[in-house]
Amino acid sequence: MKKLGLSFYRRDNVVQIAKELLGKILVTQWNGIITSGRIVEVEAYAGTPDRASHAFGGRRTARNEIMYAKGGFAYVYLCYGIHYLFNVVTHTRDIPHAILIRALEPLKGINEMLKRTGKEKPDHTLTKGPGNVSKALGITTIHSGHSLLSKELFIADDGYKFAEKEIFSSPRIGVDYAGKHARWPYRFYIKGNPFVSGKPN
DNA sequence: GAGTAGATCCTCT
DNA sequence: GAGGATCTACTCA
Repeated sequence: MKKLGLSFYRRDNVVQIAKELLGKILVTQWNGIITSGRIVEVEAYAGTPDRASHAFGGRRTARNEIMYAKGGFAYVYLCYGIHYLFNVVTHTRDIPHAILIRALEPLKGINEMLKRTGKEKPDHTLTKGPGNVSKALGITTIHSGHSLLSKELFIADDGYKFAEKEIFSSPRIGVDYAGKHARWPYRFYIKGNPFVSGKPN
């Protein structure tokens, strides 16, 4: 299992990177407690031309500043006052590309995830949907701007790959306000995986 | 099974 | 002062 390096994040094709993240392993290690899961659902946010992105039209605020940094950092923000959403920043300085991690298949630290989410036993809702992913892995806005090359937070490759035919795409979720951009097929997921959000697929 | 409302708070206008 | 890259529980059927 090897940690993904800067060369993975600092490429220009955010959609391609999003697809490649499927099957990789997201790991957090806060205070020595490891939790991890295999990525099965992602969404790409393609910078300033993308109306669904926080960086649309070059909007640059204290909250999304990290999106304009070089690839390889985490962008975390609070949504609906309740849920933390975890994104991977890609590409280079001043190009605000990001990839939202929407679902994982839990691997390590499942007991800890249960504790964090207040659930009794593991089921397919544990890391289904971006709000639950952050909750199970203990990610909050204090981790926004954190390096993805650190030992507390990183993405690893254990050699596992989903077959091309298992990977499906669709419009992104919850971005209807974005007009025609809302229909861009920038969501990628593993067909039939129980942790993928939305209706059974 | 499908549809809907409520939670809840930070960020930007 | 409004609204959001969501989730859950509850209703009705």
